[in-house]
Amino acid sequence: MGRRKVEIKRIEKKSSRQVTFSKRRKGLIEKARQLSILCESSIAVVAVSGSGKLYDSASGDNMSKIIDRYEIHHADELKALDLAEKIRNYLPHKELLEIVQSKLEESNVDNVSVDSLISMEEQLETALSVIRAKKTELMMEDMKSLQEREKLLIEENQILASQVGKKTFLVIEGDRGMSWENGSGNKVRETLPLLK
Amino acid sequence: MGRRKVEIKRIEKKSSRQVTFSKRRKGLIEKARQLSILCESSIAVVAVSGSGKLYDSASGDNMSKIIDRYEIHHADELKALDLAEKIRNYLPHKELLEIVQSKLEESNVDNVSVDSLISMEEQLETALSVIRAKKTELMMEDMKSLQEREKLLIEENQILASQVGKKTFLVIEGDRGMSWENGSGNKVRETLPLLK
DNA sequence: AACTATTTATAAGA
DNA sequence: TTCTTATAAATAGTT
Repeated sequence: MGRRKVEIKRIEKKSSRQVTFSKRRKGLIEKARQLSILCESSIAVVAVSGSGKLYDSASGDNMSKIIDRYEIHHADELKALDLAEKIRNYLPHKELLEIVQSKLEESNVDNVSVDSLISMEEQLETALSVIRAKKTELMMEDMKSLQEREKLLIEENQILASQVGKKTFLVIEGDRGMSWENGSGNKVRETLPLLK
Repeated sequence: MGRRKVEIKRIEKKSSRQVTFSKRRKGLIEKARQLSILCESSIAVVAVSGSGKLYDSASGDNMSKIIDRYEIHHADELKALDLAEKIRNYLPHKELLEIVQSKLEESNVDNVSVDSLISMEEQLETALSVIRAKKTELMMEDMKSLQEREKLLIEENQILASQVGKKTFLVIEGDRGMSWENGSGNKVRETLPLLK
């Protein structure tokens, strides 16, 4: 019902697709409204655009009641996804950020503007930076501790070796392996498990 | 669009009402199907007739997913299933962070002017991730190497000490400092520079 | 966001 | 119900 007949297949041009979605969605919802009035029935329409925006209409009854009716009718088919899965798949960024913020600080926010979203983003960035910095700090501390202990051990080892009066060398191969070579020319290698 | 124009009000004659319900319901569902294909969108239609019969159609996705999407979008309006509240109360931080991460990774924005910025951001994120992963990997390698060398040094130290026939103890204080205590009771502490 | 030539949906009748 | 067909309504392409 237009200047030309259209094939029912995906409209390739994005702008045309958006215009058609808007026009036909409006038409669909109007048809649903008329049907509910003409035939005293309840009609629910839920449309999700390609870009994820949600449009809905409920005529003759409220959406919840119509959906309840559907779910009761299909009770046996309801293999519900778990909560986290639902959130991962469907929850918009905006709502997720609201939740994250309320988790981070126990104060609730009711009106979300772009500014508050920006500040939320900054908070998340900061939190992440803090966590990463902390992780690095702890690893650096561990390394420093290990290096100190190594240096002391080497020093003590040298003292002891001189006391024993026997030549003993620590041979470090690259950064990883190492071997001990004693005066008699015997060489011993070990692979040791990672501590802790 | 028939022989006569009809007013949009309840059709009094029951048989006509039933016929119209059947015809228009079919038309509505066909329109939904076309819309979903033309505009690659998901459309759910649920119709409950005056006599309580249920008819439904889902185009572009399962009914359950479309309804879930509706429910999550209207989570704050729902009394029975206040999803946002459940998330706030019950979802662990760890799981929430995983979801945030998976949200950051997804990118299906169709706004062209922002596209280049988004891809730039993604590239930077990726580069950063690679660098951080590499940093952590290198630190872990260094630590492993240090731990191996420490273990060997301790072993050698014990051997040398027994050869010297003198009691020597390595005293580790917490995770950081350490001191050597020799037979004469002298104690030595050092702060060493960070290697590399 | 309007316009309008056409296509499509459907009301009434069979 | 289903088919037919005159007519109303929706909408594709255009501005």
